[in-house]
Amino acid sequence: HKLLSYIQQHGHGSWRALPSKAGLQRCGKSCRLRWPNYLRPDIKRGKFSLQEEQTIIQLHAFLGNRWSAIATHLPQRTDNEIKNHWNTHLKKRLTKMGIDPMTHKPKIHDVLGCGQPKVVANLSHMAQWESARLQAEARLVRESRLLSNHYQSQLLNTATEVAPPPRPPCLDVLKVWQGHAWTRSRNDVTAPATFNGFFSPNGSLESPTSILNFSDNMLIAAPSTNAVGLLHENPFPAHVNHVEHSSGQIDGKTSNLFEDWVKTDNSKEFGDVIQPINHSSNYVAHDSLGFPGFMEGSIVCAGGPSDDVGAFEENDINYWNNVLNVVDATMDSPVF
DNA sequence: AATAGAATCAACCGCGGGGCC
DNA sequence: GGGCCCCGCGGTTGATTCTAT
Repeated sequence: HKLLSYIQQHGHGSWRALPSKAGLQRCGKSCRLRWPNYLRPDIKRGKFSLQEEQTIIQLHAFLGNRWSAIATHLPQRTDNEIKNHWNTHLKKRLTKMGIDPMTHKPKIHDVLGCGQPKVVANLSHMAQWESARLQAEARLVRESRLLSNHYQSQLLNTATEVAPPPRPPCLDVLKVWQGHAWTRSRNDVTAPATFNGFFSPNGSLESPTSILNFSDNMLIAAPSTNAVGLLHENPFPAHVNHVEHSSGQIDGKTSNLFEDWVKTDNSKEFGDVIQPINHSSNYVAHDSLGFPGFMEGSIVCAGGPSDDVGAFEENDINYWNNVLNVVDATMDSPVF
């Protein structure tokens, strides 16, 4: 492919000038779109894992249709792919479960009193803040990616030793922002237990969707690796290990909505990702992004084994209660 | 086997933000 | 400050593939 080989050799440079340089008939905009969405070498194809879907749904609850921001946490997936998957799969599943995919509120929550306007407004308000911050982070990631690509092309072209790319600027500023935004809630002992999952085990102050809590050295340590790919390499390495393969049983301690899908009408669909379980392993995905427990509360607290419809609904309620609890707790933050 | 409808996904389009002059 | 250009994002479209009959 002309585009692929050209970008690998020269980098994309100016998208507008690329088609003529690469001898392509398409416009620059089309090339720009095709590269990150289809041709980029670190793109992961195929079905979404349970963890990936879970991440998408939870981030969507905070960010709405900010696909690029959501894609920041699924670095091997494109925003377009995530968007398509949401529209074709996840949206329908949530609807099928009686959950409004736009508000992420179970319809039954109105009955239970969890759908007050205040909560919705808070969710929206927080989403705006978080979205703005994530977009800023995404820009930094893009910058680091460009720097890394530039460095890679230099390696390819010169085959000589080149200084590693400089780290992205301004990370400290955002960290300070994060510190202000999250400190109070973190120290608030009255906050729901689920909220604790938003923070790293080592006590670092991280927002649930932050991508900035990686070691500063990581960018420098492996300059030949795409910075984003490095940062997000296998963010959820144990994403399927908690599912029992041979019997189809779910580990009762970690049952949740998504596993219910596996167990019910989606068992065939997810069959290829179900692998033998390691019962001693920790379910919670301590990913390299530093929000290891982001999904902890909503998953682990979602209830026990559920082989019947009633348990499913209970998990459903617990799941969304946890999401909303997290939001409410966050509203204690000075920022909000 | 043929067909219609549904599902999927790559690509397109328009808009808005940011940088530069 | 205003205009222009480039780029990225999100919504949408349409071609292709899959599934049910």
